[in-house]
Amino acid sequence: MAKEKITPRSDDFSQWYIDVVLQSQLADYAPVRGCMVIRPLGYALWENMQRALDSMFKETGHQNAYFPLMIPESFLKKEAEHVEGFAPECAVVTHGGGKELDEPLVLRPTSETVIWDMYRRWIESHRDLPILINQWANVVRWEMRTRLFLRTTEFLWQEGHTAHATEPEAREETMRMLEVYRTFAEEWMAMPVTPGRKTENEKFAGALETYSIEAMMQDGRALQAGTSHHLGQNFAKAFDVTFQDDSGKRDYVWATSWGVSTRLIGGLIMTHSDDDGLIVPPKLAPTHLVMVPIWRSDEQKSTVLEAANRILDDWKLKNPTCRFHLDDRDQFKPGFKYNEWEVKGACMRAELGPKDIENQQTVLVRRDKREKSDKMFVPLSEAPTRIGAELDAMQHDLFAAAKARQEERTTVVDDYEEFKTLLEEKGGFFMVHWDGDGETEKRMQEETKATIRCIPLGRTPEKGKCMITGKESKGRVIAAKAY
RNA sequence: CGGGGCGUAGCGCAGUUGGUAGCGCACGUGGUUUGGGACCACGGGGUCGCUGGUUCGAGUCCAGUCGCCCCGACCA
Repeated sequence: MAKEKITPRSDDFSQWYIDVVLQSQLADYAPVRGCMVIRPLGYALWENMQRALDSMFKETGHQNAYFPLMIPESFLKKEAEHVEGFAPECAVVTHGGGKELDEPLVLRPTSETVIWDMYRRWIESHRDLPILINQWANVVRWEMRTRLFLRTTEFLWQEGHTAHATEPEAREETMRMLEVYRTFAEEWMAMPVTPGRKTENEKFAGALETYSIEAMMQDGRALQAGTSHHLGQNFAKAFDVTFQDDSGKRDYVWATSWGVSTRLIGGLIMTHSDDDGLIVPPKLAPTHLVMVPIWRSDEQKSTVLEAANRILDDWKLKNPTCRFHLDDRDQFKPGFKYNEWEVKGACMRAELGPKDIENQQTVLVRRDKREKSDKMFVPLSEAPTRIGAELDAMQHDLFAAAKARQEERTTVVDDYEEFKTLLEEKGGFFMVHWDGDGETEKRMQEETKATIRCIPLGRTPEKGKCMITGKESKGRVIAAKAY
């Protein structure tokens, strides 16, 4: 009998989330304020995300580059809204080489400013445009409150920064990348999202317009999972980046920026995982199938391990994209291994013991099926195809389940009092009429703690009255409590 | 920055009215085990967050200080 189980608790969602992260060994608290250590399992997940996103960026014509970590403080001050938005959360380097610096260096909270300082030197003519660059980097934001993956002082992300000759081109790019994020979230992470435009209050500091994809976690709170900004000519003007068009006329360059971060890992956990630990969609899972061999005697051990290796070699040959692992550790019993791999989010488990070898079969178990009786006795000859099929099904099922939860917790509401009640009792997304006034939005936030997550793209126009002020509204927006 | 909580072995914790530190897990060795979190025996491991004070004596009492976690206001 085990005395202490490594199982997340279910009573409190925040505590459950922390337990899943720590116990699955995705990450750990670091001895640095608000920072975390991403452990190998967490990083493997991030690498899989990176790989998928990076190939999507390449397909849309982007290239990777790298810009410096430290930015002269004066750069940030060049764009008024930008400095106002980011100044409070900047970490600043004041000394170097044992001396006080003439000008402090800011640890980048985002890279628009250094990048646009460089773009000024790179852009002369319309022939230099567009510039489509992405960088994988770490950034630092000194937030008051931190939370593993969702908001750490330092985090990893990807930031795209593009320069265009015309406004429509920049707008098109903004929407294209938002769609890339939507595709990635839904098809890879199996996390349903709602793409939409941010309100003036919520938009990026220095942007003309901000778009985001909004996801819903299992506790009914919203998570901003990715953003794409139409920066207009704000940064070009601040950094004096102009080009000559084909008629010889000079104009400021149009810009976009877009990014997703390791926050996605937090979103992934809060979307799919359960009280037994991590659940990861197969397209991103570091381990697809772990084989747990079972033996009693030393004689059985050698027979079973020999068979396990042979069978896995066969499976690898027939499922070359599948990530297999053989857990042949001697010091743990099978039951312990089952639990451990469930906590760590391996998509499937194959049990192989003497009886199975005798019967030329294996026992397959899918991580996302909670029923303990969900054991599949599969003939070895059929196993490779079955594994592939189950992984495909799991990817599909996870999305369907998350989608169902999201729809079940999306409520159309017209009355403010009803909204307040349901917000507390049910949570989730609320489709509400809003008069478009920032003051009304602030009032709602103060009174209910909910914010307008986005104005959904392609919403059906619907005349209505603002839930709070009763003024005219052209359509519904999404309101929710957010992380 | 407000509210709450916690700092004692790698981790999780106990430690009574002050008397010189303990439990579980983990770890090491040996053995028995292995189809849902094994068991037995022996063993290693601590400047009790830090500083000062009270006292014959402080993990325990007092003052200060540092750090961390959770909940809010800000944010990817």
